[in-house]
Amino acid sequence: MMITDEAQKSPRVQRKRERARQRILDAAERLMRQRGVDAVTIQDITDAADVGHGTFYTHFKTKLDVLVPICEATAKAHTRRMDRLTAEMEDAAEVVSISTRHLLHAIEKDPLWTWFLCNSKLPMDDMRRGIGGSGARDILRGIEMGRFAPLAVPVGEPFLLGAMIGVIQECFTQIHEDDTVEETTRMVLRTLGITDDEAQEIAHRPLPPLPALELNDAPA
Amino acid sequence: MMITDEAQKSPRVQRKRERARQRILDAAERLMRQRGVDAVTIQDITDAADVGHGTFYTHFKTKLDVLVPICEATAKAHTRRMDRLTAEMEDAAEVVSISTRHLLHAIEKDPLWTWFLCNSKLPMDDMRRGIGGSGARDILRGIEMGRFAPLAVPVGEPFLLGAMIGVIQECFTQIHEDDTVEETTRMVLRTLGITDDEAQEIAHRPLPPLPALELNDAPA
DNA sequence: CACCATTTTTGACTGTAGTCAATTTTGATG
DNA sequence: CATCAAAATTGACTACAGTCAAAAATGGTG
Repeated sequence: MMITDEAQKSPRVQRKRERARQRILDAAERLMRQRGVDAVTIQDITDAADVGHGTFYTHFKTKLDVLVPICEATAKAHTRRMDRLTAEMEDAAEVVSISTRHLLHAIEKDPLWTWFLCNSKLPMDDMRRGIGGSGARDILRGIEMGRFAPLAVPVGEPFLLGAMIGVIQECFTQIHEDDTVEETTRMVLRTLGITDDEAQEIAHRPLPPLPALELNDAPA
Repeated sequence: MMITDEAQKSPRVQRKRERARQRILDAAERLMRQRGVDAVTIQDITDAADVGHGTFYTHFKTKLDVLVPICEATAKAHTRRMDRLTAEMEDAAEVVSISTRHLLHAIEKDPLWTWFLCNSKLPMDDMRRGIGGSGARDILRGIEMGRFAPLAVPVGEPFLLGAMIGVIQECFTQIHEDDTVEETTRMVLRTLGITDDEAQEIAHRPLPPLPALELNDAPA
């Protein structure tokens, strides 16, 4: 079977199907966090989710594909907390700095998230979903305000996304300097057209703590 | 068998082994360029190279691994030509700009090279080998000369490498704006601490043509 | 040359991803 | 409730990556 267009299908079938999908997602996340992604087979997942082997493929194309919604939920929850923290801030450079630093710290603390961003051979669009979406918005606002240098979005977005992933891949999978996150942030700000002196200063300001989780931060 | 330490082993055995390795490399490159990487199996390669299936694994760890030396040779040949072009140039920013632009154009024209940089789940070190090594040198020189802002190498290298790969992955695998290469170069220069106005100007100067291939540019 | 220790090659074997035709479930209709 | 067409589920099947014990090749030594 194909992965069906989840649009208007029928009332109950759809909900039952949705429950099975969720069981697969839960089983996959649990097993992958327990044993590591590579040690988990599709069979393991479908056994744990109590569905047939083939059913997996009616919901997801590949084993990696199942990580997209998992990491997307993680990213969304993180983004909501970040948005609460930066909502009142005026300076786009400060918003980008704080977002970048918290994002990198959060990714570093979550091995599954790190694994996804390092190993995924998925299309860029899935990567984007897996790293959270408010970065682009904050950057665009900064450009409109004249705080950042102009930037061709179709190039700038993959440039910065790729840069972050490069650092995560190289630095977060081995021992690394303590200031990796701040140095990365400094380079992001420079990429946006901030002078090095200012980028350096902004990236090293005290980092306000991430707001506590709220109920609706939970995965969708 | 393990992949043996290619160091001093014995005289003739080693040369014979080397010839087999080369046959595998040649067959792999030919088949992959013909049919695309995914459509080529290890069996195809070993059949074409006239060695046993298991022999492949005494030389290379995986199918992707075989692309490292292939792309490394391509990258090295390109780098030698670039070095000839930029040898006499004074301004580090101009060298980086011209190198970046020619490198991206060369990658875009070579589907196998592009594929490798987009799809490889290989360690960063192999990626570095596959994209050529003079970029880091030119950047360091520019920092020493005070032309570029300072940069933490363990962060800066994966940042810029990842950024390039991000652009290649997103832009070079679909239709894209004509100025993708120049916009990328502009962002690279900004990342190095050049102001946007200057980066913009440098990235859009007329691009001197790549020198012709010379004999010793050929793959090692 | 005959023998042997070491290195290299080899293809049968194993485990897993992904496919697909057959089966089951669903809910709409008479 | 019985029937049916459409949708969803399923696990047997195929093809490939990667392993490894056995076989072959090598070259040193008496």
